[in-house]
Amino acid sequence: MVFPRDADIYRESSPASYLYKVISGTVRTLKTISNGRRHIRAFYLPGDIFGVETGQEHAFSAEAITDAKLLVIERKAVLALAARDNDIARQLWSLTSRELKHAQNQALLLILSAQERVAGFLLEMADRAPAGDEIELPMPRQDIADYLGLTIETVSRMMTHLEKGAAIALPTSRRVVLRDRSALNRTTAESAVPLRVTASLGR
Amino acid sequence: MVFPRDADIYRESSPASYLYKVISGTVRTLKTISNGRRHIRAFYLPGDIFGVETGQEHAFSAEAITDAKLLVIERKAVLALAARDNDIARQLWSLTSRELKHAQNQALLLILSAQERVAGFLLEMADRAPAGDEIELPMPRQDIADYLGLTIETVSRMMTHLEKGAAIALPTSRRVVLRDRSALNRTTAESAVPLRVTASLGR
DNA sequence: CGACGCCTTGATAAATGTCAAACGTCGTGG
DNA sequence: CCACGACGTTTGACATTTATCAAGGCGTCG
Repeated sequence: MVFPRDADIYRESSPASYLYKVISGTVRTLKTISNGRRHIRAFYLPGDIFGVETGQEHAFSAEAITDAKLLVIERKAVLALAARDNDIARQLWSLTSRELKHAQNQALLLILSAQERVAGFLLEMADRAPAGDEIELPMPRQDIADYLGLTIETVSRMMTHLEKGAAIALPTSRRVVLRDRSALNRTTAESAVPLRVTASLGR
Repeated sequence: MVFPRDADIYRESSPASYLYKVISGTVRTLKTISNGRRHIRAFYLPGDIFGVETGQEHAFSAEAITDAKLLVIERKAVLALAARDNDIARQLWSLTSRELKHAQNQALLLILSAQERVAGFLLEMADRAPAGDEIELPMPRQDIADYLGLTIETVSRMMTHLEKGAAIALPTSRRVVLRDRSALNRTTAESAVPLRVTASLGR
């Protein structure tokens, strides 16, 4: 199935009838909070599977960030298969485990400082992207902000900040080159002091 | 097995050899970040099972918050059972699903304001506690702070604030009575404005 | 009674959000 | 082909929230 940019794939609390595999494009899953705030749970890139739920209903919505081609499988059929085939069952379990790992990692990011969150996000995207140190961000800043629990302005400032600190380069706003992974890792793990110093010296 | 207050049950990146069920007491699972910061992932109360991992090693540590009596089961034995018995396998999957739901909920809490996080935490604890509207918090403020990604002072202030807004009562620092669940829910979902107004009028 | 641990409160600093404006890029129409 | 407009992004000034540092209160256990 093909979804155009910004199209709904499914909505929060609709019945979870299908599993989806991304063939091309990017998908976001999210929850909408009362005041129009959004919480983005995850981004799915080509090869990723999403739509695995803990209950009968979707706990969040899914939307296409770019035009996306998806492989759609009936959930019921997969569950029926799993009931007979242990191996399928184990694969389903492993999908849930992957989601769990991701959710735990997101929670970990969310207790860090703004700069640490952005650095962590870039490292995460780099690990998933094909090329080594150059990544193409398929999502707008607003999506990154809602994923990290920050505002779009703060995300933008931290990007600039990391660039000034020589940890990354930004050929365009959507393209990021990791220039110094250890600096990013340091940023993620420790306090922001080291990069700060570099940045202010560079001014 | 019995663990005294503050004892280690297992450490981060040790082999995950056992599953644990809480008989009595409370357990916390956590990760230590570089600067001595802690990230608490979850609290386990009597009846809860923990130690289910996504890999071969524990991704975080477990510690007894109070003296705790635990039922310990060899992981290998359970996995062997699961390989033959579909029902056991499904129960393991469902444990992972529960962890997933919890991690997603924690991530959701972490993007909210300090007051919303504390209100959400109290509602979560109330749902899990036996009695209806009165809860006994088994953990110190520091643990709540590390769970919510806040400082101990901010947690304390928000408690006081909720008390002044008549959403809760605090007979002692560890005992919380939910006086107005809808106010807490409103706090969690919407902006903090309504309670603010009440609180400042009450001064 | 005194000491200790935990919690609360206050004053101030730092980080992040908000509001506003400018910038750049890209696609469209003249 | 160039100009314009729309959109996403960056930057700046300022407001608000939360952290930090410091002190005081409270309860518990010796």
